[in-house]
Order: sequence, then structure tokens, then C-alpha cells
Amino acid sequence: MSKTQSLLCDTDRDTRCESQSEDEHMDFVINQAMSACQSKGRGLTKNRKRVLEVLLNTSEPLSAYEIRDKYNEQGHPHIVAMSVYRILDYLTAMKLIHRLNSTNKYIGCNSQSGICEHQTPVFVICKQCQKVSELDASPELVGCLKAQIKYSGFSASQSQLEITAECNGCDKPQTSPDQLLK
Amino acid sequence: MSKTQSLLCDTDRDTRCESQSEDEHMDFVINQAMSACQSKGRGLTKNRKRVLEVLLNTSEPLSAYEIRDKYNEQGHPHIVAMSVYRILDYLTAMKLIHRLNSTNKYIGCNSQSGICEHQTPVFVICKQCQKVSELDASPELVGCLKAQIKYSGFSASQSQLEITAECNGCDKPQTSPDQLLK
DNA sequence: TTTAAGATGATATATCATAACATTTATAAA
DNA sequence: TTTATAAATGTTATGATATATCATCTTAAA
Repeated sequence: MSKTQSLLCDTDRDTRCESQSEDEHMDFVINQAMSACQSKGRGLTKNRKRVLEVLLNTSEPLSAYEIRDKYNEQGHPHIVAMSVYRILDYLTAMKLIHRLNSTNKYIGCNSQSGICEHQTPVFVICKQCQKVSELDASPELVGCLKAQIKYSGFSASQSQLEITAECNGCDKPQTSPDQLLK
Repeated sequence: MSKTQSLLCDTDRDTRCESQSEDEHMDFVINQAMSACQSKGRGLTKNRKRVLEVLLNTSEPLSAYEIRDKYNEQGHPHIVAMSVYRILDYLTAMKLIHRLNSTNKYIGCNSQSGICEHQTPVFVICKQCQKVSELDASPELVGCLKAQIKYSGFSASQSQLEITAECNGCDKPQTSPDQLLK
């Protein structure tokens, strides 16, 4: 159990790819997902399951069309983009995946159980390569945010934070003088 | 001077539209923009100026195509979307406007001078109607954010924050039981 | 005046997303 | 088991967003 739970919770999504018991964790997450979905409609159908698997097998955020392509790479009956979008909406509502509004891409939730437990997910997104790190906002951060949101006359229901930054790979000084304009 | 400077700095963008000396402030901002642009190329060309004006005259974030349409509403020679995109890139680089990544829309910067002075601009975006409030992050918030970004192994150069929330208009309880799935 | 860089126009095309309706599939009632 | 129903998915069309490429125009400097 500790083994299966220890995988997806890593902050750095890239480190988890080649982990030994990825398959086991995957099964665990899929099972969690199935029970989570059971109460509604037909729950986790074959297509939904496979879309989820595509996302869980990838460390990078994927667009709907990229998901379709990965899905179709394996023989199986193909899927069309329209269906992918519907499935992504479903999986998002079930809190199994996240949609990154800034980049129009999707990632599997990195909560230990596979089902999002973050009260305020924070996505740090590299503005150059779009690599993403998902984490839970610290209590202090949540406090500050609520204050700022309230100050704006908004209410902070199910807020999601997306911050642009630069990852350690893209951080390097390829900065030329007139970088500003390009 | 105090008069002209007092307009665009309002947190609630909607309150500024009908202000008396909007024109004066506009002139001020445009002048600021011109000198800011002078050093590079031809600076603030007629087209760039008019695109900037379109944004400054609007309280809502606008898409590139909406900007094109507003631009073309007035007689003048028309502009094509391609040019609008190029101009938006330019104005963004000059820190005269912001691009909201979450909604693919643009707004004029609400800094007093017209040129962005925010070290970390924060955009609170209504997830229902996409209304936006721009503000400068409080020092505490900036501190928390830097900590979280660093914790993710990213560096916080020129970060921009976009938070989803609900504005006071959309906040109302039209929430049905199975809202979750829709 | 000529030239070169920068800006814009024109066109095509790629990418992201949804609308509308038809068909298939799974579940539960008869 | 068959049938009725709702849910899911397929199919097609189209709209919205964005970029690539090359041609033309404009400006400023030689």
C-alpha cells in the first residue's frame, strides 16, 4: 500500500515516469477512479479509462488532440476529438484530472489517491516549455489569496491558481539584450 | 496631474468608463506609451496606437478578433487579425497591455502611468463570465508565491498570476444538486 | 534618391473547441 | 429474454483562436 501510494504524489512529475511500480499505482488509481465514478451513470467506461490512462502515463500536460493521438497510437478502435473533449469534461468533473486554463492542456491529478484532494491546486507553468508542477497551496498562500480575491469583490469558490515562471531547464541565460521584444 | 493620474488605477475596471476626464488620462497614457516605445523601431505607430486605444476604451478583456472588430467599426482603413496579433505581441512586450493566458484575451494595463509597474500582476478571473480584476500582489502574497515556485524547482522571473473565482454577479446560488457533473 | 529595416497586408493553414444530430451500448423494467 | 430508456459515443460541420509565409508599403537614414 505504501508502495502504491508513494508514486504519484511526487511534486516533480517527471521523476515518476520510470518508477518501478508505476503499473501497480496505476491500477490503484484506476480502481479509485472506478469507485468514485460508480455512483454516476455508467461510471468509468472503457474510453474514459483509456483516456485517463493516457494522461497518467504521461508526465507532460497534453492537449485534447494530443490525447486523441496517443489514444489512437495503440491499435484499438480509434477515438475522435469530440469524444475526447466530452471525456475530459467528465474526468475533470470527477476530479480525476485538471484542466490548465493557461495552456488548454490536461494533466492527471497528482493526489495520492488519484482523486483531487487539493483545496486550492497551484500550477506553476514554465512560460517557455510549458512544463508544469502541481502542488497544494500552503495555508499562508490560501490566506493571502482569499484576502486578495475578496478585495477584488470576487468570491473564492473552488479557485485554481496558475502561475507563469521558468523551469530550471529554461531558466538558463540565453537572454539577449533585446529579448524584451521577442 | 492628480486628476489624470487618478483614473486608470482603480481596481474595479468597470467604474472607470464614464469618468469625466477619461480623455485626458488617455492622452497621458498614450504619451507615456509613445516615449516608452520611442527607443525601439518606429515606436508607437498609428495602428499600434489605435489598438491600444481600443483596449483603453474598454473595461472588458477583449480577444484579438474582438479588437479587430472594434478597430474596424470606426471608418478608417481596416485592419486584419494577423496585424492585430502582431501589434498585441508588441504592446505586451512594451508592458502596455497584458495577455490573460486563461482566456486568450487582452487588457490595457491599469498602472497609473499606463506602463506596467506591477512586479507580479494578479488577475482574478470569473470562471463563469470571465470578468477580470487586475491588482498588484501584496508583499505577503509575493513572498508566499516565490516560496511555492522555488519549492517546485522553478524560478519566478516575471511571473503572472491568474486565479479563477466567481464575481459578485455570478456568485448567486443557481447551484443544483448535480452541478458537479455539468 | 536610394536603400534597408521595420511594419503591415494578404492568404493559407494549423490548432482548439463546440453544436447538432445519428447511432450504439448498457441498464433496468416488463 | 425482450424491450424501453438514458447514457455514451460517433459523425459531420463549423466557429474561434493562432501562426507561417511571402508580398507590399512606409519610414528613416545613408
